[in-house]
Formats: sequence, C-alpha cells, structure tokens
Amino acid sequence: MKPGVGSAVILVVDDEPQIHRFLRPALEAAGYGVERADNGREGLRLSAARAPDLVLLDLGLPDLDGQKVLQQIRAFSKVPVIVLSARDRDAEKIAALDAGADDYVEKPFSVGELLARIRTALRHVRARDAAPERLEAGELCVDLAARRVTLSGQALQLSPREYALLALLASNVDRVLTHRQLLTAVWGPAHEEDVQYLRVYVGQLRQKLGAIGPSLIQTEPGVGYRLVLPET
Amino acid sequence: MKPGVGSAVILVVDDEPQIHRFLRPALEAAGYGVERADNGREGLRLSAARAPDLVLLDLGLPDLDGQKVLQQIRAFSKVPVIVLSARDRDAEKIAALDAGADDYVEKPFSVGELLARIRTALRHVRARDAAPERLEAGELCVDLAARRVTLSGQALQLSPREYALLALLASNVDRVLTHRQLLTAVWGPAHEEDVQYLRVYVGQLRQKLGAIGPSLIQTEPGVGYRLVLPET
DNA sequence: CGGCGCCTTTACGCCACCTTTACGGCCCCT
DNA sequence: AGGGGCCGTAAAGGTGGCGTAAAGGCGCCG
Repeated sequence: MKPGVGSAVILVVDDEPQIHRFLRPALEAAGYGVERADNGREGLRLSAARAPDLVLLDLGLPDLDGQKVLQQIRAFSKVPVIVLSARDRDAEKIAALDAGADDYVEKPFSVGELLARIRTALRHVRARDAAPERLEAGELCVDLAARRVTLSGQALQLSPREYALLALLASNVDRVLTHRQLLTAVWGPAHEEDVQYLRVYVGQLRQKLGAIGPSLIQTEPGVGYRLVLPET
Repeated sequence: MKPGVGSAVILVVDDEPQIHRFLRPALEAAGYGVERADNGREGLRLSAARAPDLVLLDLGLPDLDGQKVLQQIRAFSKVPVIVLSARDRDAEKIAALDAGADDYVEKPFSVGELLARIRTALRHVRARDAAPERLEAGELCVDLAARRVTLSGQALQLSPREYALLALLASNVDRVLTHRQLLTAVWGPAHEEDVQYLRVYVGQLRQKLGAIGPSLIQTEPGVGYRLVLPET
C-alpha cells in the first residue's frame, strides 16, 4: 500500500490449509486484504505479481525451502517479511533475520501479537515512504490533508475517484504506479483488471489540469502512470 | 549512527546489574558501543543526551514504567527500541509494539537471536536513510526505483522491453548475462531461443544511449551481453 | 418526480511497440 | 580463398494498448 490511501494487502505463504483458514478471517477482520499461496513458487510469483504490502512466510514449505523463498523475494523487493515457523532453533531464527526477514514469530503464536507485529512492520514502511501531505508544482497544489486541489489559485472540482487517483499519484511523485496498484487502491481488488477505468479517469484528470495536464501525468506504456513535477 | 560511518552505539536500560554484566561484553564483542542506564529516568536522559543508535529497554524498571519510558522516548526520537521483558503476557507485548517499540524479546533470550534482531532493527534505519536505488555512469543514470533512465539530465523514452533489458543489465554491472538469462527474464521462457530479439533491442538501446552506447553495452560473442561503466 | 453528476461500459481511430524477415559485414575455421 | 556462424542494422506488417468520445444506468438531491 502506498501512503495515504486504503488498507494493506498481506500475502500468506503456507502449505497448511488450517493456517489459511485461521489467518484469513483474522487478517480480514483487522481490515487487511489477504492473498494466499500454498507453496514457495506460488509465493514468489504472487510477491512479484501482486506487490503485497507484507508477506507472512512459513519456513517449512513442501517445494522450496522458506529460506530460499526469502532470498529470492529480497532479490527484487523490499516488502516486509514476517517469518512464521514451528522451528525454534536459534540458528534458524538468526539465519532468517539476517537473510532479510523483518521479524520471526514462533508457532503457535497469539493472533494479537502477530497483528501487533504486522502493525509494527507496516509502520516501518510508512516511516520510510512518508510523504508530505501538501505538494505544489507550479500552478498546481494538491493538499492531501484538506482533500483539496487548486490550479492557479482556484479549487478544482474533482469526483471522488478522480481525487483518489490524483492523490495516490501525488503521494508517489516521480514513481511509476502500476495499473494494478492504482486499480486495487482506487477501485478495489475486484477491478484490478479494468485498465480502461484508468484510461478514462487519467484522461479526465489531464483535461481538468489544463494545458499542463498531459505533461504532468505521464504514461508508462504497458506499465502504469506517474506524476511528475515540472521544474519551474 | 549515520549511514556509512563506523559502528553503532546501543543504550541498555535495565535495573538488574547482571543483565549489564551479561550484555555489555556480548554487545562489545559484536562491535557495538554500549551505554548503560540503571533506571527509567537515566534511560530517558541518555536517550536524549547520547543519541544512541538503538535502545534495549527493560519493561520492569523501579522508578518509571517501561511503557512510559517508551512513550517519552517516542515523543522526541525515532531511535529503534527493542523491549526486553520477562513478562510474556500478550497484552504487554501488544501495548509495547503499538507504543512504538520495534521488537519485543522475552527473557530469557539467546544472545544470538538478540544480536540478529538488533541487526534487523539497525538495517531498517539504514534502509530509511538510504539513497534511492540508482546507478550512475557519466551521463547515464538508471533509477530502478523510479523506473526512469536519464541521459545527460533528460529522461529517455524507453519501451517496456527496452527498459526491462537495460534494467537487468544495469543491476548486473560488469557481469555477463547470457542470451538465455536475458531472454527468459524479459520475454519469458517461451522465447529463450529468440536471440534475434536481443540483437534488435540491444541495437535500439545503443542507439538511444547515443555516442557512448556501443561502448556501454558490450557484446560477448556467442555468450551474451554486459553493461560496463566507463571510468570517468 | 425531474434533473444532475458520477460511474461504468462500449466503440473507434491512432500510434507505438513487437515481431519477423532480409541483408551485409566480420571473424574464425577449414 | 571460401564458407558458415554470429552479429548488427534496417524496414515492414500486424496488433495490441492508449486516448477520446459518448451513451446508459444509478443514486442523490432538490
């Protein structure tokens, strides 16, 4: 999840169905979205494809060693990873933490503690990505706190979706947000395929932003969009 | 500790002398500097005065509740705090983590695990202060995080495949990537034989990179390609 | 009950990108 | 000298993505 919008998506990688049956309701009750992977390969694939905000990783997987999965995730992503494991050997913990895990929780664990550790891990990410809540670029000013956008002094009329989209882009200036990221954040996971929404709404935003619109919101073909600040 | 400079200083806040006698040598052997506080007030004072890189905080202190100490530290500092406690009640852990603790370790603990968790906490700080993931070579700058490539200041227009190819080469500077590696990573395993794709796209990249292009991306005949950084 | 805005969906033209084919040069080996 | 890989360049065709317009449905408010 990028700062400022919606809640987080958590990927659970575990081969035991009862863990999924147990964790999914708990996580969803806490307001998180949940993705499921039943083995290491699936976990790796979803880590890349869905870009979850946090990964809960079991060490004892049938196909790939959990340690290997962690290494490979770290090869391309800094997503927080909390290792769940029944193994309580010190060496195991130390190896996992040094391989890039952000925390290590022994099974059996209490849900409350796990949720607290998830909050802690997500807090770290937000501290790292912390964005100012007001952002100006020439004539344009996006005030996340006041939920207001002004262009050359006067307020812009934006529909809820238009604002959500612009706010998300503004919280990640200069960074590309993928179609999937934008769609899940603004329209929800159910519409993560509806790229046409983005075309329509980006078009509307560009139009409302006036002459500078097309240059402010840039298209990364096949990937997503980014908002840039023209150096004025 | 500031990024890239020396080693870290750790403040140990605990009222039991044997904990200090036990931890100080272990921490110093691991290369850390150690500050000692025997109660909550002293811990707060030293947190402010010495600006340690990490705090190990016992919850059971004689004068101030550890929870209070944590809150007050968080009022002025984001220093990582690892709570040590003999109390293993869930509510205690959750309260400490939500109050801003970065980790919670139950006594008795293993030194190895504690050191690993210290490394993890320090890694988080460094990640927060780290420079964006980018790679510069003379006029060329490849920014993996922003997904942007600039040449002498201005952004290059790259198609998705062009960018994927260049990014892969850039994250393996000076190393040869085989035809097969490049093809499977960019085009997928189904096209691992289509070496001609590489010829076409490497050609396009060299052209877009301008005069330095041909020297930047080197051909290893019969093997693959590598990206080199000219020493400027 | 009527109007209005917002969301969603469909349609369509355009352009860029991908893929493929063709050709010429270079090097090495015979 | 000749030939065969391998490499690089150019160009063409198809296609899929992108942007734009517009219409229908729905809810909200007057």
